[in-house]
Amino acid sequence: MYNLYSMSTEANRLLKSVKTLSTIQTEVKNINRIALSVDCVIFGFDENKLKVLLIRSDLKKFHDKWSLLGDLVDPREDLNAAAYRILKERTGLNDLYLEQVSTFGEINRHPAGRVVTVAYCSLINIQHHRLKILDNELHWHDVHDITDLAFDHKQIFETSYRQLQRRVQEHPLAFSLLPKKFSLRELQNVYEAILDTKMDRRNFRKKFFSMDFLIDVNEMEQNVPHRPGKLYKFNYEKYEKKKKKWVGIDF
Amino acid sequence: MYNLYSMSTEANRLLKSVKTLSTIQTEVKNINRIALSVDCVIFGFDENKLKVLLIRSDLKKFHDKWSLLGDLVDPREDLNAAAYRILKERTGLNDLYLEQVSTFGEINRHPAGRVVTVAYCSLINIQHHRLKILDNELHWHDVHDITDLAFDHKQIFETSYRQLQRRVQEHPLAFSLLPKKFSLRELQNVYEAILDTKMDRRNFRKKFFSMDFLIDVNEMEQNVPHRPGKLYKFNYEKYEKKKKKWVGIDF
DNA sequence: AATTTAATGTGTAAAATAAACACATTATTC
DNA sequence: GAATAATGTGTTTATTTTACACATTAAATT
Repeated sequence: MYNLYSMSTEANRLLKSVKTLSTIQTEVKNINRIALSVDCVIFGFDENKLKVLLIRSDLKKFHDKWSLLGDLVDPREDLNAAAYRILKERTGLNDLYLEQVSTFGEINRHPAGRVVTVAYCSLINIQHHRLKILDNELHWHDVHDITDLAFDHKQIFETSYRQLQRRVQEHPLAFSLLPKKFSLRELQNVYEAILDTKMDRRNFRKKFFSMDFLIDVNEMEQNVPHRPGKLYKFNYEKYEKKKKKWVGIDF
Repeated sequence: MYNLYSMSTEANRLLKSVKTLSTIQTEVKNINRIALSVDCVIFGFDENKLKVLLIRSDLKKFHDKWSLLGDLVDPREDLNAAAYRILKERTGLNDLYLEQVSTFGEINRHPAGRVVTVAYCSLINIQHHRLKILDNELHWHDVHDITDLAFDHKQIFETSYRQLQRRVQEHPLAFSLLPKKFSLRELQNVYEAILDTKMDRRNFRKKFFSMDFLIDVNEMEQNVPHRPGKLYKFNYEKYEKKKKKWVGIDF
């Protein structure tokens, strides 16, 4: 296949001409198959910090390193379905939304052979979800403390984190981390944790009120050790209608 | 594998415990392999129109439909390398930059069996590149005239087109479509074609001059059938230094 | 050669958005 | 009851975006 480079254009063209379905089926079945995996980058928000869920590598060789939640895709399942299955098998989590990030396919990225992996990511409130698989193999790591992960998982993590920071500015992801009724301080904490920055409280309020997606529920925070703030809920219906109008939170 | 769902958490955990490298090697080699392909979405700019390069499907069953430039990935090559190889084999193009878009892995997306495909895209000036494989199997289609493509290629095309429109607003892709020295009208034509919109000439100029990446070369257009415009070149060095300062072209 | 044509080149005003910044208010804690 | 530490509010300035009109230049036409 590689030698086609040196063949004449004409010969090349002929070789590339119409194939029957069965020709391709043969190629697909016998020749060019590759192991495909999914790696899930699950971001968690807890105590105003952004964390990422890692598992001790299940590969003996890397057992002292942390890795993303991954496994091989079964040829009989959709790629997206595989991501949800793998996440559930590894963590018990089954009620979250996974989004594809990117695919990593360097030839030597995995020691067990050729494995191309598709990264997926998600963002949850750690307190709202239970890890049904509880052991010390799973751990939430602060996103600032990610040093060396197994395989190329550091690179996958970084790509995913950048994508998360971008997406949180373009979509109302933040509200899924909060209770239905939340204070503006809580909302700001979410943005500050994910974007890893501090924002001006007054301008933050102004921005969100001007978007006009917050509903004042006429309630106050309870049991907070300071003056309680007003509670709001996010108007999903209004957002759905005006979706196009969402502007990035460019703090 | 699917039945693990119903197994006890404990049993599940044990099954998922540390594996030796050879265990995984067996899985990788024998069980779960899938055909992986690359599909290239090559956008071309010509006569102030945005086009996309399609090839008549090489699958007999779809021979009356157009398709993206794709082929199977060889297990012995990097995924990115496969994209460049496939593009070259199909078109002769070898001097362009490919960027990964997304991966499509629905189980029945390909009639020949399970094929997961990774989409790549690029953007070139059609006049600056020669298709070395010249036959009527390859054709530049106006991006507005894409109706039904083979397989799920319409979906792949649309995802790629959206990504292109986003990227052209965040990176100086446009200049690779122009000669080294270009007029502001030519630059505006590029943005209007890719973003499929009309812009105000005066505000467009203001925006680009304020970015301060254009160098006045003190020359004028030649052989244009109207008042010639001044020529500029893009200051790549300055851009590289101030990369962070590039602001989206939010017309 | 004069006129017409179809572009380029320039500037200003208004509107919208973002950034910086200070003080009164409220509930808790001591 | 005083101190504390948060919330709630508004103004000013700067920046960015949008809308919009007229003079200028060279080619094309007469």
